[in-house]
Amino acid sequence: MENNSIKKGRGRPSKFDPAASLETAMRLFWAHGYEGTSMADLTAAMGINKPSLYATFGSKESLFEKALEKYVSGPIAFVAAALNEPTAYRVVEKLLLESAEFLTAANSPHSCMVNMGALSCSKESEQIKNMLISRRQAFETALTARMQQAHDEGELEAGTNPATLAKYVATVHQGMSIQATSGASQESLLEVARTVLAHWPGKRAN
Amino acid sequence: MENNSIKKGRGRPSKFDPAASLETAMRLFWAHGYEGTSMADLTAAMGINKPSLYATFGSKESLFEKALEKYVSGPIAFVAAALNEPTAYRVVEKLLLESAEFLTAANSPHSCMVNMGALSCSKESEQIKNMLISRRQAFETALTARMQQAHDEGELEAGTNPATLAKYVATVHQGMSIQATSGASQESLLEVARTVLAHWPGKRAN
DNA sequence: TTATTTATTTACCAATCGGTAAATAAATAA
DNA sequence: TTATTTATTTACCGATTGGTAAATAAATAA
Repeated sequence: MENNSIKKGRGRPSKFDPAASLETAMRLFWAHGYEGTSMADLTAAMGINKPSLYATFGSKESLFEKALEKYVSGPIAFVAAALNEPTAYRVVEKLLLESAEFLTAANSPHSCMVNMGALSCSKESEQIKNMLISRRQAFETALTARMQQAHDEGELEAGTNPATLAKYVATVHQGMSIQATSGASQESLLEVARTVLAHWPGKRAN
Repeated sequence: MENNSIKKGRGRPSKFDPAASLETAMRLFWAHGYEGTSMADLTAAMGINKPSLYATFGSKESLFEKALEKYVSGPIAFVAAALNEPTAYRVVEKLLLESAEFLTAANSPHSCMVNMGALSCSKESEQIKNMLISRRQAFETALTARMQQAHDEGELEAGTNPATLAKYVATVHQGMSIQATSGASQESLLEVARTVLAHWPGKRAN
């Protein structure tokens, strides 16, 4: 598609592509977080003026929300998809190995928008912070359910607590985000992931 | 000491205690990070005016630096101290169990200033971000050396890479900070720590 | 008492924050 | 051509950012 001329609207045509602008916003928020990215940064990167941005996306908060939605269903869609792997081991394998690659990919911020978008922030941004906390908790809840299922199917060693196992994996996953932001190499993060897998308390494959 | 009247100086006496103000700054930065804490927040919490703060601490950056120094040598002194434990297992045991308690202690921010002080921030604060990255890397380097020593002393299973093991532990440690900020309970973080210890690749005690 | 020293308070600085009113430009409908 | 619709640009809003100049208050030294 060249431009967003659907139905060749009535008034003056848009000069910019909202989808491309949202992509730009996603990458800026991804790299610098909510408070670390200003509306001026955003409009400058998009090549548009502030009124255009506000007319299309409403506010900084709603722009972040839409950028987050795009991020979750795009770059890190593999995270939710990992839950569909046939065994608990495979779930964690896919989650951690692909995360190691994702977090250190060339041409992408070495960061995770969900984990780092608003960790420590001013009181004014607590709503955004809580929104990201909810996202992380929702994933951990889903991961717990997946571990519970594996437990019920006899995949895990006796005495393994599914909720603890899920929180342990989520903790490593979040720690890997900090490692990537701090400059850790892809190979070193892959080795961290392999360390988790090497001590896996249950069946390895299926 | 009642006040900072050393040598009962010449001019008008100070109305505030710089040590107490630094404590206040440490706790605010600890809770809200570098960019999440404004100079106005700081002076309000200290009960003083901005010129007094600038006269005593120079700039926001240098105040953060001094607050960080106090934080490292005070609340989280146990982290460096853990390296002195007699075995690698004990080192990690102390590090992770005490961190779980520290990160969820009552009357303290459920956060870690070194890990979260400036994770994703604007370009203007990159110097602070890099300062914290250096702190984390210095600890990981020391932890690697400690694991190497344990390896040389035959404590670790054959095939265990000391650097990988140290990065794995550091990753879990950093992940626990995000968990705590997100509301994880003390018991759940202790269980994460115990999960790491339960799969420890080497001798358990000494 | 007077001068000097130091720390205070008050008032302000330019720059930036998120956000918007008003004017203008470019399209279609009549 | 003229009216209407929509998106643009320009210019601005009050609040806040980190930081400071100038005036004032409280102590000691002379």
